[in-house]
Amino acid sequence: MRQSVDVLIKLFRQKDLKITPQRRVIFELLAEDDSHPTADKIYQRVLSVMPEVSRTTVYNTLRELVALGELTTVEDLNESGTRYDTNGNYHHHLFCIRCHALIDISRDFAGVELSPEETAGYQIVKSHVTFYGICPDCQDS
Amino acid sequence: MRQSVDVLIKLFRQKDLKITPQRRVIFELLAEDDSHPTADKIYQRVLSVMPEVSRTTVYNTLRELVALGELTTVEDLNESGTRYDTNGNYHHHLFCIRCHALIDISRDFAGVELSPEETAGYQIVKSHVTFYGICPDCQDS
DNA sequence: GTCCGTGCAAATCGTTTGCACGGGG
DNA sequence: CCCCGTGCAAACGATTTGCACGGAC
Repeated sequence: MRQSVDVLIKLFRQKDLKITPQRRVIFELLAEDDSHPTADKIYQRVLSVMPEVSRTTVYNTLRELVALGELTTVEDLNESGTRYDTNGNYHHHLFCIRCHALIDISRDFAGVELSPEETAGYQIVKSHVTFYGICPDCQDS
Repeated sequence: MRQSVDVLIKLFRQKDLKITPQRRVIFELLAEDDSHPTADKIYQRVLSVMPEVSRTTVYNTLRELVALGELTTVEDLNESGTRYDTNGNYHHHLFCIRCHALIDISRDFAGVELSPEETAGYQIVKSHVTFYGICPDCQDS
């Protein structure tokens, strides 16, 4: 994840948001997860550490983290269930069309630009590339 | 849309799928719509022509068209409500982050390729570029 | 002591499914 | 005349919301 647990805690305190045991666990799990999990996957992982947690709390905390810019929702997949991106740096994606694994591609692509005629008057903000493929595991089976 | 109404009707007949008045209306609306509408938008448009139609029928027909490859679901947006793409040719997208207008970019981008080291063993199938921007209308307001 | 966060249950939204009836082939 | 397609209502999965209670500060 972009930020360590300590930094997230400091940020929450700074914004007058409270640090609860539930939030601490969620922060810890996110810090070591780069698999772009769904809210429910995160909930399941929290459950295995803290069995009394509520789904609502997980959703609330994820929403809070997105609002603070510490987490982003993955935009380039059409899956059921939003996946969260813990990588705060600008990057692209490589997606397995079989098992839905998703990994980051952290570099720029030259030439991905529109000429003035192509923009149709749009003021371009950013661009994003998604590669679709079949991961090594899925090629075997 | 990729196919004219006549071609879709012929295709449905060929697959032993029946041509009903409802389906005919849906075909006609799609043939002249390149706005990447949602199922509900299409339903509303069908309603204005044929007020007794059911939402289910619209969903069923759209699903059928996707199965036949005559329609694709837009994959690079994270919106509530799947949007449908009537453009059958390979293309990219330019999306207005304010009003969610979506237009097609029908050309290739050189250099959008991964080196063997970057693919992590994935067998690449295709790639898509999405541009995010602000459309002329939204720049004014 | 104050709120904010929690956690339940219920609501919501887009979509799918079960099923009886009617119309297209 | 046989089925498939229709259309209602109910089921569904992901997420949000309302609300009372308890814990972080």
